[in-house]
Amino acid sequence: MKVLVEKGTKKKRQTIVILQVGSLMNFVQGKTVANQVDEILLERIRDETYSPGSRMPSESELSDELGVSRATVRTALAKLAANGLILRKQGDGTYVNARARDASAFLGNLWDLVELIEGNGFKPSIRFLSIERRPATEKEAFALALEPSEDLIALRRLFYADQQAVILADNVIPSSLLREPFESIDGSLHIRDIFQKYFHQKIAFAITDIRSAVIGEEACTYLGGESDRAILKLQVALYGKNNLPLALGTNIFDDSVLRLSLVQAWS
Amino acid sequence: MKVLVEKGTKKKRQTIVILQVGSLMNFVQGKTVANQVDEILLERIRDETYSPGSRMPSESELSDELGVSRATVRTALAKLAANGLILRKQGDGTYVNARARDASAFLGNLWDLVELIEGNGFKPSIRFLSIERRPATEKEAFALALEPSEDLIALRRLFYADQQAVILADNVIPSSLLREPFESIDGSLHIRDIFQKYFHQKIAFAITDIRSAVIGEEACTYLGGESDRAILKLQVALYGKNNLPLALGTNIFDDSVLRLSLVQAWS
DNA sequence: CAGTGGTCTAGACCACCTA
DNA sequence: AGGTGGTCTAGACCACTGC
Repeated sequence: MKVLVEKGTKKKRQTIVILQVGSLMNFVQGKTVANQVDEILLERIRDETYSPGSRMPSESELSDELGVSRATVRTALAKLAANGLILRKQGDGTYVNARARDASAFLGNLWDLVELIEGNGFKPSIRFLSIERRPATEKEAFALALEPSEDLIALRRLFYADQQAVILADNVIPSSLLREPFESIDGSLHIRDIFQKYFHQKIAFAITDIRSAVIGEEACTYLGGESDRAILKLQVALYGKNNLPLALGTNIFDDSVLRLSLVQAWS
Repeated sequence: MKVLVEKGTKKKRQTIVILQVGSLMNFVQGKTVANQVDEILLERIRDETYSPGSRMPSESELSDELGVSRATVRTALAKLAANGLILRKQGDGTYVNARARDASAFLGNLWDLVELIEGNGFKPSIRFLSIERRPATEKEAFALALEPSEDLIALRRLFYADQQAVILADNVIPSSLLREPFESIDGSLHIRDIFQKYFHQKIAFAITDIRSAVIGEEACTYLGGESDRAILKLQVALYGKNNLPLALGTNIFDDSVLRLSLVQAWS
């Protein structure tokens, strides 16, 4: 019935940018137009096409140049602003935040240890320490909405920043969720991929508790250093789309090496 | 030239809701339509009009009922989803997240101690301990982009959750930003109001470093408890719209009383 | 007063789920 | 097949800023 939006008659298409027309891009790239715009702008900020502290082109200019609607430009800009990378001033303009680099972690990605390590400028790697099946403790059963002493898969892993051990991560997952042979599990994968591959589940949201603690002897054998020093303990609960508890995690985080820093911005 | 959008002919206006027409509401309420929708939905979730775990009305139904466009409904829903209060499933529907209450802090509000205490279900109050002027240390001068040993205003305050002392907060602000008499400063106000009232500045963004530490003797005299226990240290830098550093803060956070928990959700 | 970001509308098409 | 959320467009009006 309805025809696809007519495009291609823009004047100023002055960049290398290639955006697909209409909603076709969902097929071609698997990326939304807004995300493509976001990436383009992010790159321009990083390579200082838009230099730190300077004023960026206006929304209308960007929408003309990139051949997308202003609304689309705005969703991309909103994401950048939420992460503190740009500052927007009504009646004035949009400015590149020169302090963007000061932050290691963006809004609430506390559960994604790989991203956290990357955000600190290190190369992350994961060492798979152990995996076992054991009955759930009472607390675990409650938090995971299981019957008492139902079977769990307990995974222990060590995260490295470059060559240095920085996070000791313990995870427990209900055995009942497993969809592939127990023996096939590769514990050195990203937690998101582990859930995808062996449990056929997607992580929908996470609740992270941040606590301080003394490191203790056991964790110290992995992370080194003084056995009475204070560390951060990130206690994570992961949930699936259907609100099903997927896993619990306890991450011992050595904040003498890694910074945990967050940006918050307001509109 | 153009006429205000015609409204008022909706059929299903079945609720108590009163929304202003067009953009007039900006004058009347100081709230955007999207925020009003957000508040309405939030209230319905809290009072269990939409009960935990149940499916909410579709976007179209809400937009019909409330008399706003679907886009507006979507921005409100997006905010709720980002805070983990609802779960959205394409091709299915929007569900109330029964685990919403498990979180005390929402995305990155780490700098707002009053909100943090409220999020834990306590009544917050602020006790003003001391205020003084002193030259900046080298580190402080650097972080605040000042000349070495320029004058600072140093503020020390103690935050209570109900009757219990939970956070010791030290803040330093460049004296040069002060716009009102030094003597008039009321240190028991919310930090946002202090900036508004005495410095004529608005906080645009914050960068928070989360570290663990041993509490030490001094803080212990305020917060009580064992003097060798681990606590959280939130180091905050506040910036204004023009990217000007406004203040530094060091918040000693007793996590044996207060939880610091964050929700993260994905679309 | 012109230009910028902020908000809202109305309508279109898509991908996905459930039945 | 029908409905739901996900994305995008085009156009309008507002509030604020700086000249």
